[in-house]
Amino acid sequence: MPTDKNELSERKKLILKAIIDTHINMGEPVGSKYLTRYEQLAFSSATIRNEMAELEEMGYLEQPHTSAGRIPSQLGYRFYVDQLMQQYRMSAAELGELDKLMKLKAAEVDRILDRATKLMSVLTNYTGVALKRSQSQPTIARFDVMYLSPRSFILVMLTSAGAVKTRQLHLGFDVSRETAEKLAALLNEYVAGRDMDKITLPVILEMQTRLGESEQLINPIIKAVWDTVNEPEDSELLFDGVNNLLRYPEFSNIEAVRGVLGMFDEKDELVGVMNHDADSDRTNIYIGSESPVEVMNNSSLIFRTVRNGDRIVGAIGVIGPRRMDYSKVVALVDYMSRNISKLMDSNNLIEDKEE
Amino acid sequence: MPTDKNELSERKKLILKAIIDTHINMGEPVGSKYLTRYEQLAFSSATIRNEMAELEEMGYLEQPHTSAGRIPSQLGYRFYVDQLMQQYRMSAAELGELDKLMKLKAAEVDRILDRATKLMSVLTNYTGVALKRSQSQPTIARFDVMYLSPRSFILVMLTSAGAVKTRQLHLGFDVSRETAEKLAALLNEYVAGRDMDKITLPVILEMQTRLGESEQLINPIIKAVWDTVNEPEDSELLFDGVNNLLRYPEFSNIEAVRGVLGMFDEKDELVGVMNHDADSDRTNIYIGSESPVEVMNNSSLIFRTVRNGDRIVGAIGVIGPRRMDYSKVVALVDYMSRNISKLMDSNNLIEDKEE
DNA sequence: GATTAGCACTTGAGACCTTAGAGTGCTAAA
DNA sequence: TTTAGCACTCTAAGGTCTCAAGTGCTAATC
Repeated sequence: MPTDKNELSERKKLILKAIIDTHINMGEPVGSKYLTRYEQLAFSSATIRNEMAELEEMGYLEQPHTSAGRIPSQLGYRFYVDQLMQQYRMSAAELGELDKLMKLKAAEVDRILDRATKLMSVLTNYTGVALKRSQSQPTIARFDVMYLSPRSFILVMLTSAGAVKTRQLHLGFDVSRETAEKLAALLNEYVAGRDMDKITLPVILEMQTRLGESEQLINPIIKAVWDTVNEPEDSELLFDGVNNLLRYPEFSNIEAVRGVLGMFDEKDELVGVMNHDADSDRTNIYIGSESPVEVMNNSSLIFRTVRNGDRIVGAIGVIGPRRMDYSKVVALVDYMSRNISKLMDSNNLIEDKEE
Repeated sequence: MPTDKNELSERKKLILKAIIDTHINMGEPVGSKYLTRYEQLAFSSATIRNEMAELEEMGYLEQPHTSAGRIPSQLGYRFYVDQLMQQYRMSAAELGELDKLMKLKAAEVDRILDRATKLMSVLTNYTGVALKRSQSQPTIARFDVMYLSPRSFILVMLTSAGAVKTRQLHLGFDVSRETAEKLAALLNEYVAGRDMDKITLPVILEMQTRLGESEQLINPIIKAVWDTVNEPEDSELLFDGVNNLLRYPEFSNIEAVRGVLGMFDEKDELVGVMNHDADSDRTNIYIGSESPVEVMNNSSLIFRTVRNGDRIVGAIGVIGPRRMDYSKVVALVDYMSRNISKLMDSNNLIEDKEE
């Protein structure tokens, strides 16, 4: 618990940053003597020791035991992330890989996120994670009916979000091809582009009247449309590189492993967090127990929304140990989420490309 | 390495079965003295000891070290599974849960498999796993065109497998609504129900002729259909209850955990195995290193195909430690895969039910 | 001939101790 | 204010001992 805000002297900041940088690299507690090797810290180990003691008192550092060095506390990491860490410069190799991904022609969110997740885990050596968010509550922009037989047809719906949804319908009575076409026309006239709660009984009755003979058709159809629009929003969570995590010493005891792996069984919680924070258009960083997903108290989560125009189609991020390379991960997540969003935007505009 | 086939005396079988049953329950090496408590083994520990020594020589048992009891070898488990284990009788509670699942109206493979995977992990306390297999190489049974604007429309395709696929097309030239309709009619006449390799140049030329003015439309369309039919078969793998596994003592050291968890990073391999064996309509049991997925050498995999009519739509199964309760798991996997298949069959026949 | 009691032997797990090394906090000098 | 120096603390790693479990073998017994 820090006594005052921002009371850190420049020297303290320097030392704190050096400790965290070192710990992120080495994974072990950092001692005063080790720090003297940094050019910027041209003090004796004793001086550094005093500063460290104060930093610990302020809550930025912790000591696993008396005779060990210091490790950053959660607060320490938070301060580091907010004020200390430097901008990461991506390597040519990384940029290359990322750009390769961006050249994928497929505009499909699904496939891009799949690949992006894998790439994330490869580039960071942590676990890549992505959320595919299926649009909630879209309206139907356009209807079509695919006539199969007098008693069965497929209702094709283009949602306002640009996805195509279909429902297969089997009837207990015959319907002619003409009626089916008329039905599609009616749906486009009365239902397309409107919120479902605008489709009131009078509207339905009018459609029935205009459809004539097969008026009994309307009810099941409206029901099917309703179901489609109100389909529970089932976000899907993707992982890649889980085994990467297990290579870090902090996951060398079973309890810790059980912890992180808990996320597989708490997918819903994680989805909840990612969905909840998706609306804020910035990079979300959860360090240790900052995450509402209790099971992840030993790890950190960084992610950012992916958009298609205004619409949020998902999120992409990384799960790693608390001492993860925040600077690098933030840079990669930012770059990737931004560019995937851009990619999808530009795909929307393609007018002349299907060679 | 067993010297002779099936040379096991009844008494040896009894002992072997008792050892394996006990080991499956307890997870620890089984000693000769412990076995004397079984009614059926009314011999002295010395006698049993002799038999055990022979069973070990034959390759059915192993001894972790001189002063420990015996554990089943892979061969031992195999023999047990093939000849020794008894039919598992499901409990009322289990049947209840299973039947609840079967009452789901949704005919959607996806959702059923999701739920089934979770249920599997709950009922067995191992990890439930399922494969959703997207149909490979279907032909297109029916086409439809959803006209959006002169330069864009959606091609809707009903595959022979019953799935609806769509492609959004953006053109560099204008097309009239009538042309779009004519296109759909032509596709239904020339392409529907045919293998793509029957769509030769003459056929394409004839379609172009009949389409008249907008003949340039045909090529991109055929390309889109081709892409759809040849879409890489991307099977999806579902997991649930990963943390269940970590509760078993055999996964109390990191190496073992890394092993099982490798399956997350070798999804493709696992998918390969499940896809490969899916064609055989029986319950597949891989014990330890019998599995071609190298990373799973410390665990066992049991799964079985799920069908919709003749078509294989996926598989469902369980991953557990080598000493898993084979009898129970096999019974559950069988029951579940059979009933899901049946459920989907019956859903296919519904003619009059969409409330 | 098959079974069993008895016993010497082997081995891992756990408790306990010791040691080495790292890093600290504090004091006194610079 | 900084630093050298030193006593102190704690862990990790290695070593030793003991206990209990389980074995294999031999000789006696059914």
